[in-house]
Amino acid sequence: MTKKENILESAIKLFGSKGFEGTSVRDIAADAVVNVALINYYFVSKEKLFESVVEYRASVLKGIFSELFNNKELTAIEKMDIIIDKTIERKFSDANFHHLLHRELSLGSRPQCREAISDILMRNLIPVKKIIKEGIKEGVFNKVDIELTLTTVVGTIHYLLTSDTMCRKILGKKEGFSPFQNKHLKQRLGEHTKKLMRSYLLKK
Amino acid sequence: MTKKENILESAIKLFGSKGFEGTSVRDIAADAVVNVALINYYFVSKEKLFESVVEYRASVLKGIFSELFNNKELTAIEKMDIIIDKTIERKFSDANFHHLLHRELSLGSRPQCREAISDILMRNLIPVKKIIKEGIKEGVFNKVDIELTLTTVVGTIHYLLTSDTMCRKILGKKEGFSPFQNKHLKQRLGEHTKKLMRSYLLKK
DNA sequence: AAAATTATTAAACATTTGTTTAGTTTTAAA
DNA sequence: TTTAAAACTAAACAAATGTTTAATAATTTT
Repeated sequence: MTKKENILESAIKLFGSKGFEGTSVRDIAADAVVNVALINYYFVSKEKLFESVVEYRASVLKGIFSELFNNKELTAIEKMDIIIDKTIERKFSDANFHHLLHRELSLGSRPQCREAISDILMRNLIPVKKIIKEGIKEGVFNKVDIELTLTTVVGTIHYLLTSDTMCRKILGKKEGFSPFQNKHLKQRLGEHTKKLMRSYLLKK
Repeated sequence: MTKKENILESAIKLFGSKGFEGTSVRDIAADAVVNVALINYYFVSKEKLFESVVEYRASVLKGIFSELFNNKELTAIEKMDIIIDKTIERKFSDANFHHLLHRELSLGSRPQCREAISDILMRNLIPVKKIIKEGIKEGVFNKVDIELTLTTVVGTIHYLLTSDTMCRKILGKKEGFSPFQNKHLKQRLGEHTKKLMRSYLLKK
């Protein structure tokens, strides 16, 4: 890893856990084991570093569902299952970055950054929207509120993983329970969400 | 309103929209039109002010569902309807404060504050949990995953209202659309969530 | 090998930060 | 009306902030 990449990784880690304003460039420099001035040398400013961080990681999140939409061998509900599994997988493996995105989204500052982030998140929601719409058109899905149904899917997954503390309290677990490392929770969340969607989308 | 209350109101407003670290005590003093030193005079420190803010508003959020649980005249699903309506009502009328709570929850800093916040949020979730559990015991609800079902309810509502920008994008609305002022959206969200819960909870 | 470009650094910069001090004004009690 | 407490203030404090400078080291190009 180059020093530039070290800075980006440390920035994700710290912005994710302490927030943008809660993280100083010196914190990042210390974590990445580089000189403070190097951050401005490579990224111009703290704010531009943040944008670079989002861009850097956003490419990984890019279009994992777009190919799914064109797949003709899977039924609509099977596609939903895959979407749910992948969404959960992504949240569990990259929780810090998702916290960062949603926290920034809920802030009134840096509007152009909010715009960029919501675009990134929407890239994954648009194919889901299309899949539900297609399911309805084909007659296999009920005529649900499409936009709010996808909100339910991603909202359920997101809310449970807002924080370790909250997750533990919701589930009634002890201090030692670590949601993000817990495979059983991942499966439980998947089962719930899939069952919920089958019950709501599929005609009886 | 006393100056002390002015400070609290300005603090909620600014902490809510710009975050804890993103708001300076001078910002708050300016907004409340008081001298900066008065904040430390009344609240000792910025951090204690934050705790006071949470405490101050938390009392309003207190136990609106606890009496509902003991109500014998309503069916389980009617109780769910009320919970959904009240949850939506609360989020719409006090979005800023909810942003503040959830943002702080997703941060790694101030663990004792996270603990307090998750306790506040749980106060409203525990009766919901009990209501679902009772519905199952009575045989009118399916044997669902109780904890994750309540996560779905609150997660759906919460996710849609993460930010104006994101909400507009999800719903495919134009720039002028203001989610938090929109009565129609409130009703639409209520209808969706209630239908979803009926479909998932009630036996066919 | 010399020159030129890129990477890296320590130190200093001006602001902004939360907080304190020491004093003044206002209010309430005696 | 004097006294004591509470409310309020301007100014100063040290520490931390993001950023720049000016110099040096390393690498690449010629």
